[in-house]
Amino acid sequence: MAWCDAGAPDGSCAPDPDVRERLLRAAVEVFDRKGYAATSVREIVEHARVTKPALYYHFKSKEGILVAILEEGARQFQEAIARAAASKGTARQRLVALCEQAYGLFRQNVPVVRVAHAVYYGPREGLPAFDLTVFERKLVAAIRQIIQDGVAAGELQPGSVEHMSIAISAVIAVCTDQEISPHSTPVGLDGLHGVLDVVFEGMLARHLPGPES
Amino acid sequence: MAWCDAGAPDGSCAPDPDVRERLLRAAVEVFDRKGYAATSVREIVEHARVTKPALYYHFKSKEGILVAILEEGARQFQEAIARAAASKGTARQRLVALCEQAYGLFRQNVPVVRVAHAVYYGPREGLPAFDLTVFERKLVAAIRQIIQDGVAAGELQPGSVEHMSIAISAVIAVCTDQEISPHSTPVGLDGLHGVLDVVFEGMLARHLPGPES
DNA sequence: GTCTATACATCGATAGAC
DNA sequence: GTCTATCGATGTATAGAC
Repeated sequence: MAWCDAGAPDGSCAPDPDVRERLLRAAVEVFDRKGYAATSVREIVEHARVTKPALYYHFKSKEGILVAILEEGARQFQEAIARAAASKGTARQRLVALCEQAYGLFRQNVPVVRVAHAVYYGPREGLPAFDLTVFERKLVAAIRQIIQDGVAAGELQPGSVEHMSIAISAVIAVCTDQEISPHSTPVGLDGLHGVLDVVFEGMLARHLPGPES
Repeated sequence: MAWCDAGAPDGSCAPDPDVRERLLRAAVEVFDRKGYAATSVREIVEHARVTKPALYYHFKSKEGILVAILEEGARQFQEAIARAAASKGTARQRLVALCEQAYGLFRQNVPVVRVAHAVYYGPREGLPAFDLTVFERKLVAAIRQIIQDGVAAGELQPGSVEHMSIAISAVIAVCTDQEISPHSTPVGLDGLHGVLDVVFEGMLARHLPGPES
């Protein structure tokens, strides 16, 4: 009756290396859709077409599978940040590249990002045994480093490194938030570039010397 | 034995208009701390020093008390937005005032904002019967109106109304997020002003004609 | 309006066979 | 490694007295 009977002539279930992967995918899908606390282990295992003890074997608890999801997400995220931090060009080009990397990665992993977001801004009690601050810290550190380089090169305004860092991370955050919210319309890559242009060049009209003065 | 015995000579419990208010405060506190789904009705009523049927009398369910919290929050939020939208001055002054209003209101109601945030970005299934988009819609509409006025007056750059709107709401969002996150350090009013300065004036250094050219 | 007591479902996690 | 069967705790919500 179990799904694995089909491939086993003797009717036995050979160890399935796929079970862990299916459990992870199913957990992300259900955590994203219903929220971690509202998700029951029964839903996860049914969606993954395995039984309950299989989950408790591969991960030791319901929290264990959440931590595994966050760890994999953090790994990919840090790789993307490191790639972007090593880019070359002007500070503006490098910051745009960093934002593109982060935004692109988020768009390709919306369900995982939603789960991580819910945990990051979620309840202070019942938190998983996982350091959630890596995301924010690595990203802000990379942004600040590029900005400091740009200030040193005379490309960016001096004296506002901290405020500029916050402005750049604000752009990434607003694009991400709109992407993962079920209520908003996505900003898109063009929108990201447009908003970054605003932040780099400012909102105020330049009062060039003209005939109408 | 019940708390109300103290004020009732005959030992009876007079109808207590305070019960509803205590239930609301307690629910906000526990929803914020543990998350809506992970909160049990028992915890709320214990914290409010009432019994379970009292909650089901004043609100009809666990979801009912969440909706009541969100409705009260939306009411205060819309009042603050309307106040700021009616302000006078340059577009920059009015946008700064709007951001101050929103940020100030959030800072004074961090627990409620955290609950609303968790619901807004929370699971798509099991949503309360409440239109969460009012927050975003009213705020963005107010921002866009001020920006359009500023463009018409020649104060702001033409052609990027949408991107400028996103940039301003990004500043509000990043300040709010840092305020409600248990992991970040608050931006503060000075920080808000600094980031807004960056967005209005741009990050790029102005290359004024100088002796070193 | 507020209480005590409880119905009834579902939860996370495990025991023990294979 | 994966199964069936089940434990004990806890969940929301209500019935009925006062």
